[in-house]
Amino acid sequence: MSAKQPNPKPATASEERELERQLEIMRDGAEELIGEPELRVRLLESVRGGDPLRVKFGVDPSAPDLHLGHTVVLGKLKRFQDLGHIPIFLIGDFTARIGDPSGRKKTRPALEPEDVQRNADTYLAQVGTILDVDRAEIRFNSEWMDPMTTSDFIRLCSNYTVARLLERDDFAKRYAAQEPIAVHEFLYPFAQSYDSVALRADVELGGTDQKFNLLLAREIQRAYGLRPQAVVTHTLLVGTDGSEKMSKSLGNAIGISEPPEDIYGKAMRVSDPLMLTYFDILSWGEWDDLAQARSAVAEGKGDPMALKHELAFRLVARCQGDEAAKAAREHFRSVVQRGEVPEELEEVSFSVGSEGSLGVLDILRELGFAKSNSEGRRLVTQGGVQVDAKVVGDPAARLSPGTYVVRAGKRRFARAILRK
RNA sequence: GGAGAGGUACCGAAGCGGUCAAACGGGGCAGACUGUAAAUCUGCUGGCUUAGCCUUCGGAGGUUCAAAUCCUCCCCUCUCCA
Repeated sequence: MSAKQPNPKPATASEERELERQLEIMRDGAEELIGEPELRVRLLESVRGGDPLRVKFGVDPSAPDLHLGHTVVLGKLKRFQDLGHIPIFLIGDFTARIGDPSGRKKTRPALEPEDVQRNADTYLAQVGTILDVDRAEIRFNSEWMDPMTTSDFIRLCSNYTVARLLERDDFAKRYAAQEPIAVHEFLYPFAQSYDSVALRADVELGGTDQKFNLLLAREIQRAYGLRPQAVVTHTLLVGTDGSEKMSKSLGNAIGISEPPEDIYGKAMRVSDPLMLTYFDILSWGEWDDLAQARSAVAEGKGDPMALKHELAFRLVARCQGDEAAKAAREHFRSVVQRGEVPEELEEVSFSVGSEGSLGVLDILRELGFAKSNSEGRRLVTQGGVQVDAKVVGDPAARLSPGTYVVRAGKRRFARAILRK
């Protein structure tokens, strides 16, 4: 395949309309669309009955639980799929073993192959809730990276310079801050770029933190005589803390497989400004009916809580269906807003043993409400523990056989059944 | 290969022979206030059978009545020179 383009016939008016329609959707919610001229040429071919676009989205299977942050780009991939293009869901099993430094302040640990495989399986199961996996191309990059020889790889790396690598934002920052950068981290972008060569990607989607890698892929594709892919970057979703990017390891993520009440509750707990951001990034062009409510809240009018409820509801519904969303909403209203005890509680049975009673600290620990007795003691002393709606102030308190509703903090509940 | 700086609790960072379970900030947890929002305020934040005891300051040894603090070796990181 040559990088040279045949001189295409100009687009007719209807082709032009279709082109614009598709480009509009591709740009929607995106931070940047790079390589639009090439994309137009390629898209026109597709509109005229040629092959659909090959749209790549690569994930690192190091964190197996998908959260809303992942769904931003995944949602875009779905929209490409809806336009009739081919979504390529690339699982970076090879690259995961390298460890992507993107957006990281620290070197990322490499994973064991078994972990990678297990994570990939979990991943795919979750992706299915958003994307029609049966009509998508699912690939693993070990397919072409494993057979690659060292000299192949060195040749690949010869297409770029150290100075330009160091310009990359996260490397530059770490270098300036005198923090370590391991050599293998430099290799990651090359491996990722080669994926685009192997897959003959026409478009690659990613977060803004991926911009460097995505752009490098264009250069590498050219070096291998291919047309450079277009690049569509998306703003990273900020985590529930409102400052760091959403990430499971930072504990600020809303996972799409979490219990519906948790997704709903976490969504309700974000700040109002953050809610608006979530709304914009996660609407995928589907929530136009709420546009008015959204702008009212943005102007300080309107009802922020009502909008937040709506957002929470739709997020749960998107991941887990309407029934789950309804239940989650009811749960939130009753437990959180009215302070009622949840209808369904986790039940844990205990045996009181020879003493005929059990200490609260032991119960808290067993329920997972406290990691240690000291932590439990703190919780109790600070008035954070209730048994049957009564505050337990004494860490030495003991419960005799019976059934109790144990509450820790505002929203952790369990039913403890003490037996002789 | 040479010279210098450094590795402290979840993170950042002070401490540099006893008064150190280790200042301060962030994060986390709990409480108050709320819309379980945010913001704010208060308290807690190694473990245990908790007025006491046990284990922590890169690792292993050593000096000392006493070490995060001093010595030796090792491991790791950064900078400059080659």
